[in-house]
Amino acid sequence: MEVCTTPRLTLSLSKGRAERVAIHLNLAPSPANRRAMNQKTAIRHALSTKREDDFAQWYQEVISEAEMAEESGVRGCMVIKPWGYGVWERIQRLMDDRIKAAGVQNCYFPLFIPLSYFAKEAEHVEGFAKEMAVVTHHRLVGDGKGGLVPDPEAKLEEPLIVRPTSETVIGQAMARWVQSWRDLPLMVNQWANVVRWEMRTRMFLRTSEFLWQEGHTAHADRDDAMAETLRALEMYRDFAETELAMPVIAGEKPENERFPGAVATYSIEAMMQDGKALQAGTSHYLGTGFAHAAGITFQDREGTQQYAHTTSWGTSTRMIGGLIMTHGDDDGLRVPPAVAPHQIVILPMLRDTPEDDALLAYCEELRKALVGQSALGESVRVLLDKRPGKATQKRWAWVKKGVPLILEIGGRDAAGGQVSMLRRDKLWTEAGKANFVGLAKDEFVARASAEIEDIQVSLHAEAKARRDANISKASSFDELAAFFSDDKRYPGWVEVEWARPTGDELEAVVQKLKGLKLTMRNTPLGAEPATGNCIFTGRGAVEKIYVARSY
RNA sequence: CGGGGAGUGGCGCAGUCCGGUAGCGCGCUUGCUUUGGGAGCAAGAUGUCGCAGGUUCGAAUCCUGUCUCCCCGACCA
Repeated sequence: MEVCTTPRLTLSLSKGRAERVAIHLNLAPSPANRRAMNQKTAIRHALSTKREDDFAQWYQEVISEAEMAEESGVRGCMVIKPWGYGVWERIQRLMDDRIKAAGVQNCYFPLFIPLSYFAKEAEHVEGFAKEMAVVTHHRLVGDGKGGLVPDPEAKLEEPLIVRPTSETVIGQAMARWVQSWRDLPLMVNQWANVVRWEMRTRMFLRTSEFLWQEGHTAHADRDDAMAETLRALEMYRDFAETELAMPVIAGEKPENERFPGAVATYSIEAMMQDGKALQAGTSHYLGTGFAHAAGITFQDREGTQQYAHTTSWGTSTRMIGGLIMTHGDDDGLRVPPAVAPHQIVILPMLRDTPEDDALLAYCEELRKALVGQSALGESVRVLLDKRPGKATQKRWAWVKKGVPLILEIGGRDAAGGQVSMLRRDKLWTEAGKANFVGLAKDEFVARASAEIEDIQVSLHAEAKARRDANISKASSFDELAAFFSDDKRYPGWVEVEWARPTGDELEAVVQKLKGLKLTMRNTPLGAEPATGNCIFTGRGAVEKIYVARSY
């Protein structure tokens, strides 16, 4: 058995100067280090950083260790690795089904948008101008020093911007496609990449380039457009809760947080395990502003020319960041079964002997039986991991990736018709050992579906209980300030009532909150009416609003 | 954009002050042993030291220039 060692410690004393003493701690998360670091807790966690010690570092470690994504060498851009992309593909498929079920059709618009298109909606321009990637040339030429530079001869007449969002270019198309009230509503969606040159990036949460879906619709009147805006919001809310097992609050963003050019912006807000809020999806009612800019007009039943009312709504790879910070634990990621590329991984305990054949045959039989089962409305997704290597090594890799169920099958299991099951959400026994449960094979096959569905429900319940426990109320600004000045590890959110001030008065509120590093998240839909006074202005409050630190 | 840090095998780093055979840990390969639960021992392989100039007999190390990335902050549908 392994004898625990102390973390490697290199003491480097400079040769010439006594005052210069440097201590280098090698903190590479080697197994030996992990064992040593985790010794005092009895449980030997799979990650070297715990959530409570350094949440930001923990987040980065999960992404790396779960092989979700890695740095690409290009500022703020990431390579999404197969496991991370597999989660995205699940999200895409499930979301796409919902989008189509609502009567929205998929299409695709170009990556490049002429600058002149963009310039037409003033507020929109102002909102995005500072974070735009611009294409100005179409050819490179040698610089005479072995390098390449844009060819001055090949300068574009009109610069192209790389889309940060597609309202403008889709608006141009809508103007062509909409002539009559009979053409409305027009509802399209695209799955695409977009680029926003953000100053500060974080994997999945805010990358320069990200993947998303953007829905764009045009309607004959405000009521119809608003209904679509709220339908999309509800679609996102239900998706987050059901598929991502991530509890969210759906509501309207305050005026200062609106999408550039929107009349009203709605969001779903999720609470991360460090208490911060994450905006996980947005839906905008755009009024007729974009219709005016692009000329989206139609003749109504009376023959009068009208401007269409448009909406847009989107969710992105940011949801994966939310998934990690909602369900991850000190052993890595836990992927909700609905979006897990594999729901069950079978690990044969191969020994590189002739008996392996019988073991693999047993595992293959088990795999087929499981694929024949149905969970969460689909065929169960099972991987038989036949790669050479020890099952124990592969087990921890899958634990960190967060596959919901792991089955380790040895020769004795095969001979006795048994399986050893490890649930990712119940990883440890009280004694700090891997919590394997032995079952007859047939019994496991029969209850596999129930286990998968139970994990989905359990993850949601756990996240919801944590969120609800971390929402507080404050009836004055001082109370609010006191709540966040208390140096709590999990500050959570605070629900307050306000009078919905606008203009300079709102700006004053925003600045006041900024001093506490706080933001207003949204005013929840369907909430009980306000009963007290606005904590900012002292006037009678009109609604509730959540205040939180945010990503 | 402000502040800090870093570019050296696949990954994490030392070496730079004071120029002189490119090193360590993990991982990887091979062999032996071990193995119903995150193995041990041994032997190996893997480097244009970010890039471009310069100084020098000799540059990872000194000088000049340059590029890039990361972290914190400001900013952020």
